[in-house]
Amino acid sequence: MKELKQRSTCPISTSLDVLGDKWTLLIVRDLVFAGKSTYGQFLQSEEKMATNILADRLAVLEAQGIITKAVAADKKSKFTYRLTDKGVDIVPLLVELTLWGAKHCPTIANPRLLEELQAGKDAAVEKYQRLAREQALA
Amino acid sequence: MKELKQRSTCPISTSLDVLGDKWTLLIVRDLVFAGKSTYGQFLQSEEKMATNILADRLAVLEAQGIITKAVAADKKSKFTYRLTDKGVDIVPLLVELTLWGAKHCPTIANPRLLEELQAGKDAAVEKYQRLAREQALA
DNA sequence: ATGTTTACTTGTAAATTGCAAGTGAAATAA
DNA sequence: TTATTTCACTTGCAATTTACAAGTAAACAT
Repeated sequence: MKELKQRSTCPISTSLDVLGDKWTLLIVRDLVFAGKSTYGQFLQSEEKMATNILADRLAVLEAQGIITKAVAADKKSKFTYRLTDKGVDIVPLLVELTLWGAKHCPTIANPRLLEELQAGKDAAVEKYQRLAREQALA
Repeated sequence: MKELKQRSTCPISTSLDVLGDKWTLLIVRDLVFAGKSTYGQFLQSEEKMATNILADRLAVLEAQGIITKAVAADKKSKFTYRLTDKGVDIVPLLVELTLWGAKHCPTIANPRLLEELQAGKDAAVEKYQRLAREQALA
């Protein structure tokens, strides 16, 4: 069981103890917005995360109750990672990260998602949370 | 000028290139919620960040146009750090981090702020953004 | 003139990351 | 049945980053 040290009792600091690095939230992003769910799919992302880092972060996310790991329906040699309720609650954070990055950093990707978010933040949050929950049941 | 490498064109990834670590957002937190503005004040925070890390992160935040650095009104040997508009736009992110941490991680701190956020997220965001803007003018 | 405050910088050990290669179980192909 | 490929990791090691302790330099206070 991967355990993390809590630096203080501040909720922001505590959240960053878990989510505050360059990779963890990209995995959650792939689960929420890209519909990905397997180790191999996460590896294929544009940012090319190292295999050991991915394995480590998946273990942390599972230990923290943010994702679950289950044998895939089709193959026994494959695992399916899904968001728990705790994980689904990260969606609003991803939305804010997206809006901030889109507004303030030079970037060109995913104009469709961006338009959707800018048109209605709360509606988009609910939509992707619902999608993630549905996938978790399947 | 501190420069960062952009890993992809995804806005989430790009935001994490700047904000994705354990310390940067704690500085922004101190600027927004604790009314702090000097190197010495940031050092005094509960989480005890190392002096070289603090100096590095302040330089990055300034280079990225998230904070400004100015000689303090009272002493020439002191500097005052304030949020720019780009920095003020991080407030919604901090609010989401707070709510997530408070809901899902064992923590006890700052019940007053927490109640305020849970009572009305948007109102609280606007309030702290206004406060930060006012301080930047003073 | 002397000591203190403020904002850093420097040196070094420890921890983390990034890269390349390797492992082993399960699925598929011959 | 055997061989090959797929999939999900693990391992080893160099490079980068972090943490800790100490030191520096300009401004300010006495």
